[in-house]
Amino acid sequence: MSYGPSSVALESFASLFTKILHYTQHKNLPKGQSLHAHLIKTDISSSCIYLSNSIVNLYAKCHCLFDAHLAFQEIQNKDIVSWNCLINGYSQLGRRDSSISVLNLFKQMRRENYLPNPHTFSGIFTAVSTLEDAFSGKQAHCLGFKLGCLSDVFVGSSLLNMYCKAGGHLVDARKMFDEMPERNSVSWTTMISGYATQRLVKEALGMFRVILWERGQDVNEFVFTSVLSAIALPEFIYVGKQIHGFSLKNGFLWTVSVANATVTMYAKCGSLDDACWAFELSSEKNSITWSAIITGYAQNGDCMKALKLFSEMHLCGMNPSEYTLVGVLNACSDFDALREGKQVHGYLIKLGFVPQMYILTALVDMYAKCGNVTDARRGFDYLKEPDIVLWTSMIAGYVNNGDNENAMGMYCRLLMEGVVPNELTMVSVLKACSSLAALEQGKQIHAHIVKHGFSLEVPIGSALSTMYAKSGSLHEGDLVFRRMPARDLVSWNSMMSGLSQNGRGVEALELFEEMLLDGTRPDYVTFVNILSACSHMGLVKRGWKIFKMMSYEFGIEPRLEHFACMVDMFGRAGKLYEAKEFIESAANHVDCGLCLWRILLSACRNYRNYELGAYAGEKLMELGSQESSAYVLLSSIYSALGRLEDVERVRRLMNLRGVSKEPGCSWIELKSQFHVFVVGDQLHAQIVDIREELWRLSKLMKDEGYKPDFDPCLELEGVMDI
DNA sequence: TTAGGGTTAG
Repeated sequence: MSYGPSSVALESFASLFTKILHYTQHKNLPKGQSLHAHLIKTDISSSCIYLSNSIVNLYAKCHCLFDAHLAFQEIQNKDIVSWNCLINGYSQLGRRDSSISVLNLFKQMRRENYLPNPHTFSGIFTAVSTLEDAFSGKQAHCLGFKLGCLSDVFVGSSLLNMYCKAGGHLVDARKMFDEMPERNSVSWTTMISGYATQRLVKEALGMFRVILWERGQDVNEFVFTSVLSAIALPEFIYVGKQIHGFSLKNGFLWTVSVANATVTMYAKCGSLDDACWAFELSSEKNSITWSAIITGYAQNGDCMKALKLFSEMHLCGMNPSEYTLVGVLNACSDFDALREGKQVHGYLIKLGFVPQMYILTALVDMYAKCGNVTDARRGFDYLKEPDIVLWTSMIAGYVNNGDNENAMGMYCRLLMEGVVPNELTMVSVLKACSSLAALEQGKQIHAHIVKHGFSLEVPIGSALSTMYAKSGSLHEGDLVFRRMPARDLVSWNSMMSGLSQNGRGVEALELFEEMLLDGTRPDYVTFVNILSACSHMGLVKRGWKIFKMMSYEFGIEPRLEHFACMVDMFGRAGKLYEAKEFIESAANHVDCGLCLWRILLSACRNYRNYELGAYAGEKLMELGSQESSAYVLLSSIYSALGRLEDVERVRRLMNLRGVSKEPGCSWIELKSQFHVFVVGDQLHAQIVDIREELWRLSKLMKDEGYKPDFDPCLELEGVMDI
């Protein structure tokens, strides 16, 4: 073998190699560059393929793929190592674009008839894992098999990782793992984290136990971090504590990655005290440690604490990573903290973070959840090819801000652009359909759910049965509900609410009993539903019993909604004085007079109890009601009682307080067009035809014996409309 | 005496 110009001594080569290796290992780019310059000047490297490859490797390890590529192209007599240095340089970046480059380089290499070896395949499988491209993965797998490269433990582990990441291939992956001729700690960790991503906790724990008791030599910090992420669920907190103790005893907790995984595990288990404790005790905090605790508080609903920790982090002189900022943005979203959210947005720009997909998703989410849909949309429009998570955030943003039409429009656009919706997309559009009572569109979404193979598990099943129930299709709603493999509290609640709202109170109550037998613990929403069912069915005794049971048996303090249901229940049953007493006793619990007296006032109108109605109305006046209907009703009641001075007084009060009556309005959607009507409407293009039809229908009703209710109070209310 | 795999934060 030639070592180049004879003037260069053999030991000089040795020293050059040592230097390059050292700079590569320590990612010392400036020193590496000057060495490269020296090599070019003396023309040493062109004669030695080892040196040229090492230069490519140096740039690749320093993440300078552009320079690595240039150095690669300069090599006249490339060998497989030259290709591998470049391919692995790209694959180690772990990005989509770089992984695509890996596959292109691989194709080019094959065209130029270079034979891949195990080093090549580990890079290829890693790139395919990043791309989650099962097709290319299988092709490469076949080639690797043909060339006999799969028995290598590096190739085996990267192939295992590829099948784990592709998802849904865990059984194949496990088979592959069991059949591997050689396994080491990396193969074990890959399998454990494969189970972790699929939330197969028991399987992950099983592997952890084996490695712990049978293969102690393979236990390292990677094993701990992956098993900790696998068990990060509230029901496994005791296992988490054992592993925490074990890692402490064996000295792994002092590794920053294990400490971080421990903080995250406790936070995801919902045990913030333990997370905080692990955070405080961690000897070496990096931005991941801070992100873990900040995100933990944000996800557990203590957004104030999350924001406070962020400023503490700042005071400690620790620079946030983009992940920290995403965690803080999430805290702002749930805390409705638009001002702080905007500050973080500014921070992201200031620190020069490239607006990647997940950062934009967090921003869109924050703006939408803080009610600023316009800015959320600007964030969405920033990227040319938003991923499904970003689409879903935007759609959910519209739904949560009540703009269901735009949500549906976005969903149609998504389908037209060929994007495949995910579970959460379907849940959001189903919510939009529920709010619009758009049964036809809801059925189409149901068809998409079947087409895309989503199961009826929570949350899709729940959203679907709610959509049917709220659109009045209780039979279909019930069918979906019964076919769900498991129901959570929300699914029970929504089905109950559907039944209750559609006049099927008895069935709602039966469902409540069934839910208790099923072992599901009711929440305050459950009680709103069943109290409302009692109210509509006139079941006063039952309602009272349930209202008391709520706090005695379930420890749920009554809220405004529950008090309102009770007053409505008494009111509908004509028990007006009981309602009055109830309101007066409830006044000790919550400040809800405005709402409760208003309900009683309507009930008094319905039962023509004008004296009590006047009493309730005066209470509303005292409380400074801003609802026009309260003033209108009270003045009508005074009219009916002949107390004209009071009529005048109430009207004056209404003017004085600037309360104005909004005209009644209704709308209907026909053939994708909305027809809106307001009181005394003359503007609709077909108003003449509409009036004729109304007249025909009124006549038909009268002919069939319908007698309109001439309540003086109702009549006067009509007079006030003009 | 050049090249490869796995973990934690979203």
